[in-house]
Amino acid sequence: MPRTRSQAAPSLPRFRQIVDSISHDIVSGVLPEHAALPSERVVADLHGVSRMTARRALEAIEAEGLAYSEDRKGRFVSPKRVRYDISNQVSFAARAGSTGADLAILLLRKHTTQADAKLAAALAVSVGETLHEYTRLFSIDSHTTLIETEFVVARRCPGLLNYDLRQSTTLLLEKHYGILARTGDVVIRMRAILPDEAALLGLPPHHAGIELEQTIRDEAGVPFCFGRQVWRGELAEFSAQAIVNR
Amino acid sequence: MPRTRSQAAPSLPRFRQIVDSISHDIVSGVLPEHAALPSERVVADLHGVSRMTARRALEAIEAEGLAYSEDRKGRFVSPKRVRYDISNQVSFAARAGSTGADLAILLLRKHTTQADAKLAAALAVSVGETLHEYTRLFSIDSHTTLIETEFVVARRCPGLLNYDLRQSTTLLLEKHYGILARTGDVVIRMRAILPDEAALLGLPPHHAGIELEQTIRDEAGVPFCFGRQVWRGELAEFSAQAIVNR
DNA sequence: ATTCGGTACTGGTATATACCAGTACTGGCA
DNA sequence: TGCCAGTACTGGTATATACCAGTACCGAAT
Repeated sequence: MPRTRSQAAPSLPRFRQIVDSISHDIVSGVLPEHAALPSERVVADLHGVSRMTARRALEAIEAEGLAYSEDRKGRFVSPKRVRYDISNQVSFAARAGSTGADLAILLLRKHTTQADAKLAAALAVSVGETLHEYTRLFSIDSHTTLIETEFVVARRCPGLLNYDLRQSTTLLLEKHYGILARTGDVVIRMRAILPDEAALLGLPPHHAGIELEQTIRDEAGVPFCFGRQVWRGELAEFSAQAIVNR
Repeated sequence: MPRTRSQAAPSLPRFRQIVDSISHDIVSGVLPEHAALPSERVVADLHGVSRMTARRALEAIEAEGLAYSEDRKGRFVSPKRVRYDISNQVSFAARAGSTGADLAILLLRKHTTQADAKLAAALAVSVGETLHEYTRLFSIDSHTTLIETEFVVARRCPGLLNYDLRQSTTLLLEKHYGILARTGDVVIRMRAILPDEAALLGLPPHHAGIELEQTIRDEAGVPFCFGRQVWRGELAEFSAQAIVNR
């Protein structure tokens, strides 16, 4: 009988056992939100495995969304997920202020540009149409959570970029230009966080995240805004109300 | 000439360069859908790195959704994403048949059970209420794509489990019990694929995927079905029509 | 023709080691 | 007081190696 793995542990890999052990501490609350997980070297010593194996375990916990890492600082327990209601997209920034969630918006870039083929199609304008483009970084409870880039048809809101963009632009468009968001087409997909996005979100690259694209239309059904959000996938969930059209 | 990182590549990690190289072959179409990627050992030789480094690169490509792996068979180029319209949830199985997409449904489990607290809340019934439960595996174009478990209030559809469940149960409920799906509450989140789910989906464990939970209500707004789907995240995207209620 | 076993592949797990590059703190010097 | 160097941490990258466990295929024996 070679290599008796014996009775107790029939096969479960070592690193899996470590994952289970630490996961248990997280879900049971022994390790509260944002608490530091033991480091790779500590886990290795504690469980008598090599650092690479400890690392595999910690990476798995990360991949499962139970923890996040900060480069060369450590790994920490993920906070509860934020729920983003895509049926109520408009008021995301607006509502956050009222619900007491600590939302901070950082403006990364703003400029006017011209619609390429994809944007032109989404916004039902000609290629080359002038658009306002701005990219913002959203932090919830002082944790960077998503990057959003929006493209707005400039013709309908001249001077938009002169306003303070660290607020709900939907409200801005309503207040100053009388444009009311009425319907939206939303697409959600899982994809990898690109290196530059990862840097902004404070993540190691090659991690999976959520991409959310939305086209926002006014009361006449005319699209005026196309946005793309990249979320840290473990920090959010998305809810929608579906009405079956038969 | 020893290990010249030289001018061109100032710092970009080796495995990152390999990722870029292979990614390029995928997006440019040199490697078509479902084509086999070079194996870990081949990549290692080709790029003159150790197998572990080659592995890191291939895992990164996988994490980015460009490829999927099959245990001990190899890694393969991911096919185009399937779009799942959550506003049209009902007809998923029904529509697939008509759109020519090759959809296969495998029944994994079926039994009647009792509502726990969470299910009772979702379905607006008492704890202990009898429910029909069944789990099905969906394959699209002969690739396992999602696992779905649904809970249906048994009182409203006695004998449901006796029908062939390898079809749209929404249509089944409509035809035999007169229950019409009218609205649904949907939640989408990214989370890790659990080991047993991974086995069913033919994936290595600890990978991120998409969980979609939905409560389906009839014309009176009464919930009758709660479902949970676990998707291979790189194979799907989810679309919704949002109507802003102000 | 079918079965069975070998073999050459695949990825999965695991060790031990090394160095790099940031972070966070501490203690001393100006 | 304020800066700065040192140090002890953290994770990130990378090598070399070993063995395990499935898969796929081919060829020989039945």
